[in-house]
Amino acid sequence: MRYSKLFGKTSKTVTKDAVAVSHKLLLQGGFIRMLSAGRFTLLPLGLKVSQKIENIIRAEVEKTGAQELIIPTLHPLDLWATAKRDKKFGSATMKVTDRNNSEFILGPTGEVVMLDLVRQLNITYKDLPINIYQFSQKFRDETRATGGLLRVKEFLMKDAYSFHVDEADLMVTFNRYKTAYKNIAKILDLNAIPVEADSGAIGGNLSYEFMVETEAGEDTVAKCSCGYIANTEKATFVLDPINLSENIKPMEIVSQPEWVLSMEDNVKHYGKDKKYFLKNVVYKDIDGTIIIAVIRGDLSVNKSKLARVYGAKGDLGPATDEDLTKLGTRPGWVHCWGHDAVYVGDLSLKTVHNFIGGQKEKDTDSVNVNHGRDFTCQIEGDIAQVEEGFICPSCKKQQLRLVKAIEFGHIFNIGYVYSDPMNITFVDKDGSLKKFYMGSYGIGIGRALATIAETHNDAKGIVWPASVAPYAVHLLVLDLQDEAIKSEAEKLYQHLLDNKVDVLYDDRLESTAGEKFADADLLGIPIRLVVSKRSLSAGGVEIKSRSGTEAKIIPLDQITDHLS
RNA sequence: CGGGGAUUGGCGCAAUUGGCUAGCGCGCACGGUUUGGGACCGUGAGGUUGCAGGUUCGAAUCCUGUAUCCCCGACCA
Repeated sequence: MRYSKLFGKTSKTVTKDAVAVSHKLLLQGGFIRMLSAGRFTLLPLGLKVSQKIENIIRAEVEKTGAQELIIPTLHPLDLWATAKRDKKFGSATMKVTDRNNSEFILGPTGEVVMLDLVRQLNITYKDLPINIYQFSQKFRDETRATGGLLRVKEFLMKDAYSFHVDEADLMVTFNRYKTAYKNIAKILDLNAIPVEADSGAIGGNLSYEFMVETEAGEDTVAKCSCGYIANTEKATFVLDPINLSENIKPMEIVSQPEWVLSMEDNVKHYGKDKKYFLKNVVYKDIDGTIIIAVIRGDLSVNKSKLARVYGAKGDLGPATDEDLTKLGTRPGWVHCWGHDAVYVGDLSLKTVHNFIGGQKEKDTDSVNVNHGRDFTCQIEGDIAQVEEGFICPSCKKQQLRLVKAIEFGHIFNIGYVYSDPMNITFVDKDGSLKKFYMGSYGIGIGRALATIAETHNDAKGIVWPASVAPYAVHLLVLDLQDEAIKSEAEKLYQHLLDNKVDVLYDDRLESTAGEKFADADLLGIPIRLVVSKRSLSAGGVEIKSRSGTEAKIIPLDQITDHLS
């Protein structure tokens, strides 16, 4: 490719809106352009990288036995309703209607349509397992797109789905994908660590996210030097008893000034640490159910963990003051018992005797409140947010560290989450109908691309791994006013093309040497060749790797030997 | 969706106690001098100041509304 003909230019300046390094560099290098928030054009250079990533993923995914196909982008809303997943994705789904006013959603993920497809093919146990995948554009109306390609509203995703007789059969495929994802990450030169995660809107009970540690990451994972690592949406920690040796005292209602509302107020009023207080946090499910999460005062509620323990039907939202009024209470006055709501208690309630709080009115409060005696919750489980320095649940000794990471891929053991409500079955050995046991596996291509750029760059630009670089070789020619040099460069370019070298040829007439070098560094192609007066008089062409500092001269007729 | 900020040629910015023909740099086009790390000189093109309405002799500047974008929090490949 001749640079002079390449559609898309580099630029020296970049919008101040670009904060992430990958966003800046991809814009500057002419890889991407933004159309609107979270919607990006891949320019020819960006598309080249994207396609290389796509082909790497395709090759590795095929090794799991998966077959590629493609389903439509628009999914009938009714079909999603049968899976009872239409509400799970909630406001992230984009809806469109056709001329008959039929409603469709722009596919945010493919489980429902894939399952419907499997139904049409009249599957029996002999056909299982089934392992199918596609590359397709996904639409998610994210509330906040950010970081350039790191989180967008429209993106190319490799999504794979597998169908099994049972969980044991799924695990075989699941583990193959785990291996495939590790291999993909390795080829892309990404240090992606499988991390236990929350399954979120996709559903299911076991899932692994492949996390790449970087400051630009939007996820936080808790890790321990013993090897334990988990998304904070899932991470647990050791809960030490606080004062269980203390005798349980009779509960009392005491008077308390009206201004004591928040945890800080309580600490100030009673002069005791936050951990001796009860904290109530009120949430609302999409069906309007009010959930009161009860937790030890020094801990916070993790919404994902709460949603899982409670079995939420959709996104949990914060309760409004209006909701509290309906319960007959107000902010700061919520009781640990007695309200018409579902109480979900954290395990930390069992670590303290004689809690302060639990009941609060205008000028009274309760003290010596004990879980089990004075109140219990309908549902109890681990809903606490892990914090930096908490003790690792695995080795039970060391402190957890919290680090930022990008979710590069995600594999889900989703079981019957979709096949159950949709009632989609196969004929088993004994002639009975059984529901499919499912898995699903996703990688966002654009995010992978941005993650590579985010982790492979220096002060001058991107340093692409050879596996995904838009071109293998960047050929620069200087001193173009000299016809002899020009013709040597043209000859070399043609020679490289003839030898099937994937080469970008900077043949620009007016550009200065500095400009060409700067652009080459910015674009980050692994090998740079320079043909110039200096190189020719030194006996050939100069070769330098993007990541190295040393350049050397190679005779022109030996160049292809150095490129293999 | 809550809180904060922004919107002026392709890009980065300036000009607001309301006042001249909206200015600068980059980039772009043309001519010339250059040619190993984003060179220089000259000439030139390019803007109904996000949009709609209002106040005023006069609006980029003030008021009202609205759209879009970014950042910080609650969500995901």
